[in-house]
Amino acid sequence: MATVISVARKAGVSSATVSRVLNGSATVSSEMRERVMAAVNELGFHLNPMAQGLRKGQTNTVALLVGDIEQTHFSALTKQVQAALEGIGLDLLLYNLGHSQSRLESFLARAIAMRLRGVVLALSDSLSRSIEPLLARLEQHGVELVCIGQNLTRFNVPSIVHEERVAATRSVDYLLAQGRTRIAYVGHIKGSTVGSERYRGYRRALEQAGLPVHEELVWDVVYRYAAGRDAVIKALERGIEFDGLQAGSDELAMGALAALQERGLAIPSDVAVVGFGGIDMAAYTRPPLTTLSSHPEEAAAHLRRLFLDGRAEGPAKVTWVERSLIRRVSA
Amino acid sequence: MATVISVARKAGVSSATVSRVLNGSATVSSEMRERVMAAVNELGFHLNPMAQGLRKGQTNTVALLVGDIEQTHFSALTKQVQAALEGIGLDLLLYNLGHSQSRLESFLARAIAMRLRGVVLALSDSLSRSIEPLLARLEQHGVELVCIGQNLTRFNVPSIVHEERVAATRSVDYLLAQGRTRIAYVGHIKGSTVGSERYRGYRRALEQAGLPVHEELVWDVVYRYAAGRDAVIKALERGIEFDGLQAGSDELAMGALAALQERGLAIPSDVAVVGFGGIDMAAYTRPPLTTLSSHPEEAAAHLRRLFLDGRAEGPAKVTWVERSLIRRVSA
DNA sequence: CTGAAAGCGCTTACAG
DNA sequence: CTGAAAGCGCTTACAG
Repeated sequence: MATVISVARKAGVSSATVSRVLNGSATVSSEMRERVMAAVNELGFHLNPMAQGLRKGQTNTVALLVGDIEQTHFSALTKQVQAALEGIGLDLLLYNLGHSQSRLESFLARAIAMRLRGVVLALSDSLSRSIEPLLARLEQHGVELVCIGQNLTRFNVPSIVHEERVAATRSVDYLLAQGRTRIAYVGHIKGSTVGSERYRGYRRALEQAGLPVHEELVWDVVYRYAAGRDAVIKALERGIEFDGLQAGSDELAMGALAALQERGLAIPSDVAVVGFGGIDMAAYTRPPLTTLSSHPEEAAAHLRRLFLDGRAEGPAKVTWVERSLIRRVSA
Repeated sequence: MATVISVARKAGVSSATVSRVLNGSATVSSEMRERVMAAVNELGFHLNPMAQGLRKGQTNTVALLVGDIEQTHFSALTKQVQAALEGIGLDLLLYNLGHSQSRLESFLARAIAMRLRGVVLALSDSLSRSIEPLLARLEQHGVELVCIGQNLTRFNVPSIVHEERVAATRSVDYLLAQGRTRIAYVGHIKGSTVGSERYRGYRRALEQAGLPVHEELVWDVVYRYAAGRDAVIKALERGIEFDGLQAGSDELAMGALAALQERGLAIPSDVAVVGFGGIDMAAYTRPPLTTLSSHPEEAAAHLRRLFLDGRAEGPAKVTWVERSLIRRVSA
């Protein structure tokens, strides 16, 4: 295996010079540089990242701790994060947490010894106070922490989140602009930070339009396909009428869609439905679902900037991903 | 930051002894072991994997090169692979290749210097001969190579693949057992190794049942939702009759389903449809799609065994994942 | 069974 | 601008 020493020998220079050339140090004469590069190319040489990391006290590796990579939302995010980090020379270590706080903690405990460049949290679960000291230790040891998808600034972790409320307001505005007047909301409201933000956005749109919020049109349910179906069926059976439906997730929207169609209602002429999340699956319903896109590319771009600029000074900041597109997904 | 030296000092032993205890060497007295473990726990000590790797000449890291993590198939596989490797103490480095052969090559060139424990390829693209020398170099340098999803033994890479043909035969048998006699096949046949295997399985089932293969019932198309729709619409317009449909992918099956329903056919009474892949999305059609499960857990279990047993002697072997469940996906 | 010492492959003050 | 040398934190022959 080639080493800096073997490259140095071939180029007739010292290993220090090889290192300087390969690390782009300015203080190398062009003649040295050329000789070194010739040797590097001839040998197909690559620096050993472990030796480098040991010496520098830091790796070029970032760990991504993800809730469940099988969920579309997370796999899309993972893809963008990997690409963004690769673009600035960072490798990505992937851990699928599966909603286990103990696995999270045991990983964080190891992370310091691993001399990671950073740790990115992309979790849907709410975190207990008990990880605070672990996060603080990582911070102290120079591991850059970032959270995507929830605001963790209370743990002093810079966070990148969507402006859920603004997005929901715009989406309901879009339904209102179509002349819909009785717009229902189905989503997980109590017990979910993200969910209650979305619900507040819905309320705000109605209020701004001078419309009342009808309690019978607000259905607080869990984020599941079946819950969307059930909520709609129950409402129809109770004779509740509505001409628009804002769902807090695409799964809920798809369940609702199925229920409406089963009952012979036409989409979107009888009821217009908008989902939340922008999942591909939405393209496969008949008709294709309208949904709010999430923006993994933008989140990844923010992340890239955080790692480029190095550790932010002062207290952790929240970066909001603002743009929220309403789009008709089609296959 | 704690080191083996600091642990050794606290325990009143040499760093060699600390290392032996932490690596589970047998030749340590229980008294030494206890003293060391006490110090380790007190300090919350973890070995530095970079120093370890540099010294041992090998990391505990495996790279997974994946075609496109956003595809359900790959994200499910990634999840299982990560869990299986974590179970045997290996970390997972993730690279999303996005079907770029040049990115594959540049990664492989780096991989040797990284002293990776192994590289797992999970790609749908067919690979050109030009990577053969790169793969051979990795092999020589002790990087364990494994391919999941296609047979790469021609490049001397141990491979884990599904028995596509057997799966397709069983699936068509299942349709035949329901009394279906005119079973169509829609899939990507020419130009896809996996696809042509599936098609052959379909033919075999018909032949074994003493039924002819009608050419007008075989539709060679690309793997896209729209292609499934179009194939069915065209067949119906030409007056072609069929009571069963085996699709080469779930996307195709879902497109076909949509087309059949648009034309007023009842599923499954008029036409029974079976997909291929077992994607979750299948649960969201009305009615839920019947599909063949793929088995990422089994592939991951095979992978685990390969890394546990160390490099296989002799020429690369193919491991077949045989079991193929036909299941009704439901939400 | 245990320890002293060498060395894995780099980078970076330090000296010139 | 360049080189000699120390040292990052481990593991492992080697000696006892």
